[in-house]
Amino acid sequence: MFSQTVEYALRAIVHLADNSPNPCTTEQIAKATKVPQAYLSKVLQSLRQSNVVHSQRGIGGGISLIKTPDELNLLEVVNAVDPIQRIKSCPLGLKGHGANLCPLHRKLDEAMRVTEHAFSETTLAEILASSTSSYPLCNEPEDRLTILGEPSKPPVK
Amino acid sequence: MFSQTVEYALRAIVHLADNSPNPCTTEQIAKATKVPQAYLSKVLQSLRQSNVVHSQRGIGGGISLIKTPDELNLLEVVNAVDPIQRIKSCPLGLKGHGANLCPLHRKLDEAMRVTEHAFSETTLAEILASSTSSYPLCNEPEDRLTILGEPSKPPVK
DNA sequence: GCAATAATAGACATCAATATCCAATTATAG
DNA sequence: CTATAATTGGATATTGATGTCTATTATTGC
Repeated sequence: MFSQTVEYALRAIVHLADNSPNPCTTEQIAKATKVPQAYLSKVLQSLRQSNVVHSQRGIGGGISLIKTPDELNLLEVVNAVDPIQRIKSCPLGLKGHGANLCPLHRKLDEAMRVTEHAFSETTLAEILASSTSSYPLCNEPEDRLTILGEPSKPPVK
Repeated sequence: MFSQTVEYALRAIVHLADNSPNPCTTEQIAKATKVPQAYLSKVLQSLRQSNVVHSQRGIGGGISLIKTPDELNLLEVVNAVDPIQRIKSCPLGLKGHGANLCPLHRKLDEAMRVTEHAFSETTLAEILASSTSSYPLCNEPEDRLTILGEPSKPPVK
């Protein structure tokens, strides 16, 4: 129901939120989220063009969130890469309908409206704070520390 | 959020439900629903293979619903052509997660669950009976009679 | 049996999503 | 100023969704 691109974008944003406000390199995000790096860079470009993330070139650079995790919701991320297209007028182009949707398209649009609303009400902070036995993107709590600390590759400066 | 194929399948089924229990030819459905006829025939094949519709070749044949409109729900139609894929295990393949989804994927799956439920609770009869100013697939009430009666092409037999 | 009707099957075409690769550009550290 | 780190942009490949075309098969009426 959601595109691969949406899945990738959300994974990347979760990782960024987890490290917020520090930047992460595309390579690091790709590894942590298991997304093809070259494709991820395209997805991140979309997120940058939509002002969801900020990018900084050169040593010590990378991608970082523009908002804080508690100000950023899932809908902003989804709409940046693969917007939820609400049905605004009759898809058959029937003049008699116009903005007045028939029962079928009202049902379809309603499903999208509900999804849109659920996403808009969920912040990244909530995702990170959810108490569950699984931590986002990480296998074990130890993994999380490993990724966060990056012990095998200490941060420059 | 939903594929073109789902849209086409639902349009066709609404038209069939409207004429139920009489059969409709692919050509007639294509015209009434504004779906490319050759592609529609593929979509209808999927619906037949999933036992949503019955097909009959030859003169007087066509496509007809297997269930009555009040026994058929939207989910059966959607799943026949483009199944809603619920997230059953961690998309990253993290062993520590397994069937225990992380907060991100639980949110995504929850959105799909809600959509799935809404569709499973809506029958075709309800779609046809919904009181709204727009009738499904038709421009005006007159159009509906035109399509139903097919005055320009009286039914064989 | 023959002709007309209508679905079926398969091959083929087109387009957008997904994915990869590489050169160019920008920024930083020293 | 130079080497390095990192994003950016463009070209290209691959795949699946969408769409078209033609021949075949099944059914009915004559």
